[in-house]
Amino acid sequence: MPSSCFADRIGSLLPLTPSERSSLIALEERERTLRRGATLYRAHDPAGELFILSKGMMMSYVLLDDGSRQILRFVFPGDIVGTIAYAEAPETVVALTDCVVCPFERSAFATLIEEHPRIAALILVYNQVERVALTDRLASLGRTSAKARIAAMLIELRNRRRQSDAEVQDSFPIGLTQEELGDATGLTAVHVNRMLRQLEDERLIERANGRVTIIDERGLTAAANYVDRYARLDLGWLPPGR
Amino acid sequence: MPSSCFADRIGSLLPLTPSERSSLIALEERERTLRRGATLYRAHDPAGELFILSKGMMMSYVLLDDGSRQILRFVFPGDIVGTIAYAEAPETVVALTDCVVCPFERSAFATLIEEHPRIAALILVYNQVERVALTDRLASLGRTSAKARIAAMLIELRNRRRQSDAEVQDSFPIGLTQEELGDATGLTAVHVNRMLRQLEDERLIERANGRVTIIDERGLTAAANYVDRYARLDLGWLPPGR
DNA sequence: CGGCTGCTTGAATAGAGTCAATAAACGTGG
DNA sequence: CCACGTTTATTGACTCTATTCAAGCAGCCG
Repeated sequence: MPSSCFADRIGSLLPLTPSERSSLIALEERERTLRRGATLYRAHDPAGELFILSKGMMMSYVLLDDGSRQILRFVFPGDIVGTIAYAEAPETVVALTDCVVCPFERSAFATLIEEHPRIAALILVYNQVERVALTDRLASLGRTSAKARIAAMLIELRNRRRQSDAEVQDSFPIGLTQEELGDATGLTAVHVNRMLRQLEDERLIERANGRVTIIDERGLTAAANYVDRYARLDLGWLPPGR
Repeated sequence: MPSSCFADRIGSLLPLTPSERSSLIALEERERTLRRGATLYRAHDPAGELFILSKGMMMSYVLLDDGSRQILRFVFPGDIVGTIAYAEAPETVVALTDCVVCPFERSAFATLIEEHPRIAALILVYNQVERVALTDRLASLGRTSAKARIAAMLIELRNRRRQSDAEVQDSFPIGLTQEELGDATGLTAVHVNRMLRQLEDERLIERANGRVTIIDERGLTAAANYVDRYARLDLGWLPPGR
């Protein structure tokens, strides 16, 4: 029975028409596996295919002239990555775990938009959700303390993980080095370590062999200035499905 | 002769069909004027209309619990603002100068997507361009010095202004207080002042009665780690126009 | 077992923030 | 057009958060 991560994601919001569903399943016909650490594409590579992540976890980042890295986004199953606007990729995407991605052509994307305007609108909705997540991180980097940034990142990672795996509760494998956490939050690895220790000393989290357990969710949320943006979507305005 | 800021923006990339053009012009039928400082909508307001900015300059921001502000985006003519994904606005939008905006209903947006898939695709392209601009700012806040952030912001403001007004060359009215520059770059107003002075002392810029003049573009760009993202779009994959 | 890579902690440093005081520019009403 | 009050810009002195540098430790994999 063929399935589609992306359809599952969208379908959880809205019943899809059979035609919509089959078009989405068709996008994920092909599969490619990636080893942990493998690069999906690099900044300045010519733009080619788009990808839906179907299994695993990836990240995108940019490198600055001085060699420092800013992690832009963590990618979870059902997310789309790829370059639609530019001739060259603006960022690098690598697998953080072994992954399965489904590549498809931009022309297939064009066809999807033509034939299924409601899906086009849903993609716009998801773009806004992701844009808001980015602006939350911008506010985090621009205006909050190191401790708050780490707390926010932990909550975000837990929430995103839970979306694709309902098993995840308060304990989850962090899956990132402290250096990666630093490159995502604009801190040094050393300072990330100190902040994790501080959150642990304050009994907001516990850590053991690569897993983090949130033991005081309310306290961690308060420390993080966190707002959950995945709640309260409004899809009433969408065009009808075809 | 009716016109459309948004059509002008898109039309500069691609010849539009008469039908596309008239649909876009219809979106901008109504106009609303805003005084400098006026609020278009506030965070947590129920989502209502969308807006195309037709004249002036606006900004969007969020306020954190401690009262600090992060400016997320500066809005220029032809840009769209509004909430399509959420039941409540995630940010506040205010006019930085006297403005004219064209409000339209989300249902009109839905109709546009249905009838003009190529415009839907172009909006997705613009979303990615804006997303990349946001990630560049994320990298700026996360991984560059105060001086680099201010330099990058000056170049960005000049470039965006030039898009809507080809007259703008190296000299432009900054149109923001130093506090606003700070809230956009994650710095304090005091430190913004020092960085502007430093850029001036290094003969990269000049300042006089509210205007900034870039006198060493190459030097400023180097100081900023700046990448121009509005170059090299690739629109070959779009569906045909209707 | 040995060699990585990642984690942990301390001490010294630097970059940005805070506080405070003054000056300049702007707007508004008379 | 001027006077006055308010906002914005400027600068210095001091503080503090996060970085840098350095060293030791732990865990993992061949």
